[in-house]
Amino acid sequence: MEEKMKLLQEQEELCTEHPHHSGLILEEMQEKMPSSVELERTAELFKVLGDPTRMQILTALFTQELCVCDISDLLGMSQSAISHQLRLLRNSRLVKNRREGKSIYYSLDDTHVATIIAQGLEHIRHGNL
Amino acid sequence: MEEKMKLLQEQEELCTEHPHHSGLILEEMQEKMPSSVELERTAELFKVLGDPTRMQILTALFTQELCVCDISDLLGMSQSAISHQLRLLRNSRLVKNRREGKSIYYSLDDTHVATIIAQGLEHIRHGNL
DNA sequence: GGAACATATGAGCAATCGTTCATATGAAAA
DNA sequence: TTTTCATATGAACGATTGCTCATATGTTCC
Repeated sequence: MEEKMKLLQEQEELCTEHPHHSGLILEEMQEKMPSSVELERTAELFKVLGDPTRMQILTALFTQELCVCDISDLLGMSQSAISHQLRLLRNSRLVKNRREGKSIYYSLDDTHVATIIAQGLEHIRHGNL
Repeated sequence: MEEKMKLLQEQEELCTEHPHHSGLILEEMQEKMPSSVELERTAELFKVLGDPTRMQILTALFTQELCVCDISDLLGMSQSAISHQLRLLRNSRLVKNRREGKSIYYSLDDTHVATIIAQGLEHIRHGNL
C-alpha cells in the first residue's frame, strides 16, 4: 500500500522533469477537463449504448413505438432478455413506456440519443473502427 | 433446443395477432434498420467510450498530445493500466501515437470522437441519466 | 557493450455483464 | 373468480472486463 504510493510519487517526479511536464500544467489540465462526475455519467451513458442488443432495440424504436413482444420477435430473443435490457434503458432515461391493455409500449425518451447513435454510425461508416 | 424454437414460434404467432403486428411490418423494420454488422461495430465503439478511465484519457487528449506517463500522472493510475487502455483506444482507431526518444506521445486520431463525446456530455448536462 | 528509463504485454483475479430459467405481477377474457 | 396473456424480476451461470504484478521490448546515455 505505502510502497505503491511511493512508486507513484517517484514516477511522477521523473516524468515532471520532461521540458513540458510541470505540475502546474497537469493541474491546469485537470481544471480544464469536464468534472469527474460528468465524465462518469457520460461513460455510463456510452456503456449503455455499448451493447448490440440495446443498440438494436434503440434503432428499432427510432422508427416507431413497439411493445415488448414486438421487440422480442424482431430481434429473435427471449422476452426476458429484452425485458431486462429495457429496464437498463429505462433507468438511463433512454426509453419511456406506456401501458395499453396487457401490452406495454416503449419509445425513445430523448431526441439526443438518436443524434448520438447517428453520429456513431457515421463514424463507423467513414472507415474507422 | 426444439422446444425453445417451438415456444418462440408460438409467441410470434400470438404477437402477430395484434392489429399492427403483421410479419410484413417486422420484416420492413428489419430492412430499415442499419445492418447488424454496422450496429455491432457502433456498439463496439460506444463500449470503448463506456469506461470512465478511457473517457478521462480521451478528454485529456482533447486538449493536447500527451505521453503515457503524463496520462498516468494526470489520472493517478499505474502506467500498466493506462497502457492497456491505450491499446484498446488504438485498436479502435480513436487515438494514434508517435515516438519521440524514449517517450511515446498519444493524440486523438479522429475528429468525430470529440463531437460524439461532446454530444454525450451535453445529454448528461441537460438533466438525463 | 551495459544501466536506466519509457512503454508494452501476458497471466491471473475479482468484479461486472448478459443471458436463461423459474416465478411474480398485473390486466383482460371467460 | 379463475384462466390466460404480457411483462417484470430474482437467482444463477458462463463470459467478459479492468486492474495488478511480473516481465519483455525498445530507446538513450554512459
